[in-house]
Amino acid sequence: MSERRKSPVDAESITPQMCSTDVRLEVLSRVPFFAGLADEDLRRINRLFREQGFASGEAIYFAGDPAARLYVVAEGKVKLMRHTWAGKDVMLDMLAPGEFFGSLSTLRHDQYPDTAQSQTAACVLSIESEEFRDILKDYPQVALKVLDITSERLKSAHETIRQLSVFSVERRIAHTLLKLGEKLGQQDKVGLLIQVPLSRDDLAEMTGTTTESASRVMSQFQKDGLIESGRQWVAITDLEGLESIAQEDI
Amino acid sequence: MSERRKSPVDAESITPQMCSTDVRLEVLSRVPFFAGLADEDLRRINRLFREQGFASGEAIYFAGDPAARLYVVAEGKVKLMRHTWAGKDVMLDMLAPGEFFGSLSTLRHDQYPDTAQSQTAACVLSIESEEFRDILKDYPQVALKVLDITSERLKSAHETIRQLSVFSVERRIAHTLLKLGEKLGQQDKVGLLIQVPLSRDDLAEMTGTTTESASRVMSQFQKDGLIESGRQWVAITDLEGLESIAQEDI
DNA sequence: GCGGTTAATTGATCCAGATCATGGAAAGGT
DNA sequence: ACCTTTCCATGATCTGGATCAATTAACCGC
Repeated sequence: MSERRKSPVDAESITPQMCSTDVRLEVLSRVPFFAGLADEDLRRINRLFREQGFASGEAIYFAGDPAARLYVVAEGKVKLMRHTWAGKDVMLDMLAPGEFFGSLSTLRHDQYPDTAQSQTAACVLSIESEEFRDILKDYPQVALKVLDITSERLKSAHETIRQLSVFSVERRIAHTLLKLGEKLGQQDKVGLLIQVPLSRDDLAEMTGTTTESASRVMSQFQKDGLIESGRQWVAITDLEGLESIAQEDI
Repeated sequence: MSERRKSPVDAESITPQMCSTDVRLEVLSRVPFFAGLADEDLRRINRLFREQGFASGEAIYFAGDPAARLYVVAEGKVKLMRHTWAGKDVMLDMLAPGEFFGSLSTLRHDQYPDTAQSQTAACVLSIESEEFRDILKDYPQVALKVLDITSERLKSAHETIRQLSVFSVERRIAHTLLKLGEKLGQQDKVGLLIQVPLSRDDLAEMTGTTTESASRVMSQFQKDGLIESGRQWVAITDLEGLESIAQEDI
C-alpha cells in the first residue's frame, strides 16, 4: 500500500580519519566509564588503544576465538550474536558508540562466548584485556562504572529471559522496538526512526522467533498504524499504541 | 513404579549459632571475592555486615522494594525470581553459600528488579550498598573479582537466552539438570544427587515451561534411566545420557 | 532505466507444547 | 492412624507459531 520511500536511515560513512589517532582521544573522553578522568590520564590510556575499521556485516571476532582484547565502539553499530547449528542465530545485544564488548577478564574467558559483528560500517577501539585490568586497578572509579554497566546489562538479560518465558511473539517484538527506539531513535518526519538498518531477520534473531513470524507481526503493526516500515528500516509512529501491546496487563 | 524412598536431600537445619557473629568472619573469608584479603581488613569489613535468618520459602526482599543492601548467602540456598501477573514466575538463579545478590549500585537501581527468596532455610549476611562500594574503592582486587563474577553471570544469562530461543523443552531441562548437578551435585548411592529441594514447578520456572511439561519430560527421563527422582528431589544416574540430550547436534 | 539479488509478504499445513481436567501418592500436622 | 495439603502423573484437546512454499517488492550495480 501507498508509496514507501527509500530507507530514511542514514548510511554510516566511515572515512579513515574518523578513526584516526587524532580523534581517538575525543572518542575515549565520551566513553561513559572514562568520563571524569583527568586529561593527562586519558592521554596515557589513549596510547594503549588501537583502532580498527570494519565494513558493514564484517565480523570483528568469532565465538570461540582466543579472547584477549576489550573493544569500544567508536562509530557505527556492533551486534553481539550467538550462533547455533543451521543459521538459527540469536542476537544478544546491539551496541552503539561508547559501549564496550569483548573480554574483560584474563582468566577463564579464554575464548569469546559470542561473535561480534558490525551492523553498519563501524570503527572500534581496542585494548589488551590485561592492560585494561591494570587501568581498572589504578582507577577504582572506572572499575565501579564498568561494574555498574555490566550489572545493568545482566538486569536487562534477565528481563529478556522473563519475556522469552512468558510473552507472546507480538509482545516481545513490540517491546524490542520500544527499546531500540529509546536507544537509537531519532525524531523524523515519519516518526521515531530507529537509526540502524534493521531487517525482519534481525528482529527475529532479537526476539527468538522466525523471519516469517516477525514479518507477520510487523505487517499487522503497520496495518494498525503503530509503525511505518520498509526494507531494513522501522519508525515508530504510535508510541502509546506500541506500549499498550508491550505492557503486560498486570 | 517401585518403591521410592523419602527425599535423600539433606534438610538444612539452620541453628542460630550458624549465623552468629562468631562464625561470620569464617563465612566471609570463604566468599570468593574476599579471598586473599588480610585478616585485619576482613575483620574491619566484617563489622559492616549484619546477619539474618530465613525459614524455607520466606522472601528476603521483593521486586520493587527500595534497594539499598547487598547480600551474601552464608547458609542454605536462595533463589532469584521475577514475577508475572498470575503465578507465571520465572527463576533467574539459584544461589549457594558464598554467592552475592541484591543491589551493588547506589544509582538508578533504586528498587530491586527481582525477588529474593530462600529455597531452604537460609542465613544471609548483608551490607549497605554504599558501604560495599567503599570497600570496592579501597580494594581494587575485590572490585575486579566482583566484576568477573558479574560478567560470568551475564555470559550465563546470554546462554539461557539462546536456549530459550532455539532449544526444545526436553533439551532445556536436560541442560538445567546438568548445570544444577555441577553446582549442587553430591555423589550419593542413588547417583549425582542435586542437593536442594527441587519440584517440577521449580524446574518449569527455570526453563520457561509449564509444570505439566516439566513433569512429562522428567517421567520420560526416569523411564529412560537417566535420572532417579521423587517428590522435590532429583539425582542424575546417567550423566552421559543426559549430556547427549542437552548437546546440540552441531 | 534494467536485470539481478536480497528482503518482505502472505498462504497453507503441521506440531510441540500449553491448557484443561482428573486421579493418585507422598509428606506433615494433630 | 487419619486427614489435609501439596506435589506429581497422565490423558484429552487446543493453538501459537514453526515450517514449507511461492510470490511480490525494494534496492544495487551497471
